Amino acid sequence: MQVTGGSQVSGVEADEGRAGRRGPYAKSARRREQILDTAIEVFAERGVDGTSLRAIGDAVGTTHAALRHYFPSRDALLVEVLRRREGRMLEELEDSGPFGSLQEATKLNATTPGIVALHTSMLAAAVQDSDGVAAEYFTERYRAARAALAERLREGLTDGAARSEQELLDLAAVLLAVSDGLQVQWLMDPDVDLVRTFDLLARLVSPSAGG
Amino acid sequence: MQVTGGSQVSGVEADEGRAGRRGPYAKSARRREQILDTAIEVFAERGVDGTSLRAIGDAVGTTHAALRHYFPSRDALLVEVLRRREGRMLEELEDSGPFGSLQEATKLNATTPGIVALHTSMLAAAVQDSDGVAAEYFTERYRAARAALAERLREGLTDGAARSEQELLDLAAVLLAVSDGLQVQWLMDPDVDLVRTFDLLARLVSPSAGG
DNA sequence: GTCTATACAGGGATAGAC
DNA sequence: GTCTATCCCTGTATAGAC
Repeated sequence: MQVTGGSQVSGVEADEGRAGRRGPYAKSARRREQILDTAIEVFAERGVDGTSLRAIGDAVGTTHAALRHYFPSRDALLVEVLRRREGRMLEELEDSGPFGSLQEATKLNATTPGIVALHTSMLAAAVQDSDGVAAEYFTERYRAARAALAERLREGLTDGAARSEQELLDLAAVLLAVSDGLQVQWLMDPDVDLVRTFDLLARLVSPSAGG
Repeated sequence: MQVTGGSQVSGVEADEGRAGRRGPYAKSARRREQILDTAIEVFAERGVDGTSLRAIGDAVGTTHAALRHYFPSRDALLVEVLRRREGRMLEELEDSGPFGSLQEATKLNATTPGIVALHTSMLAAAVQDSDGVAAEYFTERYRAARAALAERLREGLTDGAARSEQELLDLAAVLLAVSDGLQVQWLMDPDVDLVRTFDLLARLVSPSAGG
């Protein structure tokens, strides 16, 4: 899944913020953007495994060592791609209820398998090294996404059934898990239908009004 | 998640079957078993990333190249570890309804983060290379698991509500997705409670009797 | 500050000797 | 069938030129 509600400003995003300004960091920030854009292209063409620092460096027209002046590690660079993509996705998605937007986001991701591959790959990195950048990113993202989703569920589920704050959070965790999991299952087997299955889930949660 | 119902016999398992026999392949099969056992130990100690072919080779007392006479690739070896683990898990889990057993399996996995890491890592490999051994394994496993779970759901959900075969399959996909996803979220944030959340899900699916 | 050149340790895969 | 020696690739790190 690629939906979150938090809009934390990390050090990195603060750098990006300088891109529009004048001053000593403007050029650097622009270069950073260029590297990220190129990385996205490279790994859309050659897959996650094919996106080595050397491959990105070649595409940008520089060396792999130069990249490390902008990103401390390969994981940091790829996580930044993910973070960026997530931001863009948020803009495209307008509120249509918690289920609708999650469903849309899931569908959108599914049409770009490269992103799902990157997501899964970084998730694996996060699980393996709980201190790394990837773990930091996902931990924060899941937490923010659960909170935001729970909030929208509280507003969206107006069928009268009283739900505790804990239940809403748990439900949010379930929805995120389903979004992640279904994308992968769908990639492996097209018989898994994202829309249909999300609809089923929506009906389970809110028997009267789905959405 | 680590539950399936299918018990397909791959070429590899056929080899394992020879382990107990006499004949030219007996020694080879025993060696295979030894390698797998050692691999499990190594990666329990050193994590997925630390489990290189060289590390396994050292632990076994041979070279990394020698391992390739028993497994065509590192992924193939690790997938075999996963397959093995899954089989053992099936033995430990007795039928306690679809929700109960999934919940138990999920909890069991969560107590051994190494397996979850391996699972996630191989899943990433599967998504990145749809022709590789990992993809083959997960595709078949998900398919079998959905079918088996749907079957148990049909028997377990006796609340009178009529459910189509498609709905049962979709529900199974949801449960597997939740199992996978919650494990990861729990690793990232212990506030996510596997048992509590599964209970919530069980109540949603079957409002009267949770299974 | 930005970058090139280079070195390093480690990875998986492979060819060919026994 | 078994295993040694080797190949090419990876991410990371450092030194020093502009």
